[in-house]
Amino acid sequence: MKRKSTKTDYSTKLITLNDIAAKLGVSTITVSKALRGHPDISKTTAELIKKTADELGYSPNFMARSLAARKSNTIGVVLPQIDHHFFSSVIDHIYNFALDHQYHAFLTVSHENAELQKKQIQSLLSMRVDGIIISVSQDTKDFEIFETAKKRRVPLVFMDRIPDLADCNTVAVDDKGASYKAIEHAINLGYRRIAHFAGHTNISIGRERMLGFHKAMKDNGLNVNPDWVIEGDFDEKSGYDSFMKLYREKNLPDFILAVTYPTAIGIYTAAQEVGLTIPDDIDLICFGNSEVQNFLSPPLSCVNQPTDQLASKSMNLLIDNINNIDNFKCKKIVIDTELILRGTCIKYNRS
Amino acid sequence: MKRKSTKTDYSTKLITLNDIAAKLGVSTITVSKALRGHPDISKTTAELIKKTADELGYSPNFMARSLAARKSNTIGVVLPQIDHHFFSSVIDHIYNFALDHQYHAFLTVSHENAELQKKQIQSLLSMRVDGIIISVSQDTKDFEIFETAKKRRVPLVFMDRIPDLADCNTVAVDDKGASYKAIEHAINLGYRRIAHFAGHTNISIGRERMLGFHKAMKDNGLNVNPDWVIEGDFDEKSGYDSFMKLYREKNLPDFILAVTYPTAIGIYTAAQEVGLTIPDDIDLICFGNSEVQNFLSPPLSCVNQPTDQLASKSMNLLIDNINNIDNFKCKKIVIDTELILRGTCIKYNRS
DNA sequence: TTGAAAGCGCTAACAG
DNA sequence: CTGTTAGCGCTTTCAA
Repeated sequence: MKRKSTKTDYSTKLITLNDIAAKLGVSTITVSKALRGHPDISKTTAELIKKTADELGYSPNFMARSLAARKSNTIGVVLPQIDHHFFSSVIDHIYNFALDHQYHAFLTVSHENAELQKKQIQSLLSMRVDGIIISVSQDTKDFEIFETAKKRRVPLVFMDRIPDLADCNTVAVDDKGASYKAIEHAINLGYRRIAHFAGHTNISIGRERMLGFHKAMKDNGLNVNPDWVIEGDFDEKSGYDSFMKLYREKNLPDFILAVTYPTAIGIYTAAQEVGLTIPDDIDLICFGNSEVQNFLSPPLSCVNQPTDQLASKSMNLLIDNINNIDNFKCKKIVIDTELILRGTCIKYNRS
Repeated sequence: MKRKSTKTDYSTKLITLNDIAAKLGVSTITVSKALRGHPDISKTTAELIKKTADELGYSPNFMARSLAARKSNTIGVVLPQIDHHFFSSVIDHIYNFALDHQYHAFLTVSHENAELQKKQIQSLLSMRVDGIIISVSQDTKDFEIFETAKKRRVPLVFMDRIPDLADCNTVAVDDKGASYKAIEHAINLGYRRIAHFAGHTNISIGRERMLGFHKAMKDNGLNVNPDWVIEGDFDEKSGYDSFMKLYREKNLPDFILAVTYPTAIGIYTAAQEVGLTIPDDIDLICFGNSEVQNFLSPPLSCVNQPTDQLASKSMNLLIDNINNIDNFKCKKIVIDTELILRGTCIKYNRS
């Protein structure tokens, strides 16, 4: 009586559990359990049911399943950009990880816009994602939405770009240490006149990289020339402009630590334009690894940020938190980096 | 009697339409309608309901909504890669478009693996996406899953990489014409010894680009040297290897049409390695535009593939099909391309 | 081992 | 303008 019993048209109709159940003369629940491999059901029945489901072209309704189970097995990912090697590589690894762990991942791109980011998080909450991995947009100032998620018992993991927020899960590269390592390496090669083309220091990575730079200089008894520390965006133009500024002022350093790979590209271009050779006239290293660096001339050395680890550790942490939602203690995971040396930052250019 | 009437705990509980309705002493439907801006509801009631919903921190349950409405307002996107400028740029535009049109977009990356691609499409069907945009993986041979989607009344749009399938929606760049245009330009500059470092011709873009190359040569009375037409992957290594092969054979052409931007990068690297100068010793142009090309030396000219148009036209077509599911006539949309000339392919290198 | 009852949160269709 | 009825397709108790 309750079940709709119009005649069944298998041609275009979507097959449901009921259809299978009806055809086999068993109950919906039996089918549901069989298809999910629930131990309740006998081998033979289960086999039969699976076979029939296949034949009928059954495809479980994710919406209905999530609604009933009160779990979507979906995580949300919020990134500031996607058309950028670092982030596209991270999301790639997240997808892979999710696939291996029967999760879906729903990606959202905030375009460095906190307003949009907020809407997207709301959207993800509406979709009842089980948790969220987020790399915050540059201009994030209001943390309320993060609190909201927490209140709704949707765990968050902040990845790479971390807001100043107590009591949250974070996974990030040891940016400060990496900066330190790179500068120390340069100093060991013999460089003294060292610059840092930095990013904005109001976001964690910019700040940390800056701190590591200063510490390495200080620890090695070198003074920082303030003209040589230039804050900018994280892009090509910024690297180009900073270089040109110093060139015009006839105040070029011997070595530059570039805050990102695009910044370094900008430096390459500028150097080429004014007829200076890398690494002989001016040497550099940057943050962030990408295939293309091998094909620059000379191949660009860098501080590797292992995107695979960022992805997998974030996912593990998040899933861990999802599965222990009640008394979970936040974790801060720091990932070690290493230098990848290619054609720059391998010898002293004044020897 | 039907409604659960345990006492309400607003602290962590997720607010539902019922909670709002109960609090206000109206029915669930009234709230539902009010929140969706349905014209049925009076201004005053609607205002009150919206206000209350806000106060309670109501967030609509997307799953329940989709289930009941039998429409998810979500489209699926299947791409072969994401860590690649072309695709990340396309998806970026798709996200933007979706946002502007109250759609969600669910991205899936097949990693050029047809098996995985099939699973992902099944997954998307399970999620009851309203339609799918797909750029097929290189090794796609079995089209059955596409038929399945169609049978389930989930419209498909094939973008950029098109399978040999009758009666389907497609959106693609005019690859053949673009090839033709590029070669013709080179010929007009004065080049005669022209090579094509091609991709696999079993996928549409590889094939079309190859066809355009041959046609342009023929139309201009030039013979194609078979040694100079090399099929390979679409990546750096392929460009590098092809170049080196010809170099070793002392059989280098004057001009190369590279099937992708990474292929061109491989050529740059190889040329540099053997001490040949671009564009003076050997000149080239490639398919695909990317910011980085401005920063190569010399800046690399290309055939632009407008990712924004690919995205928006695909979305428009798909949404159009979704809204007219019953008697929709498939469309084939071709997007015109133009050359972006920078530091290569702008003068004859033997003059 | 199987199934009946109940409901996840929401909406379409109709009635008042 | 508002509400009633009836589900969307599935799963979790709990009873048989």
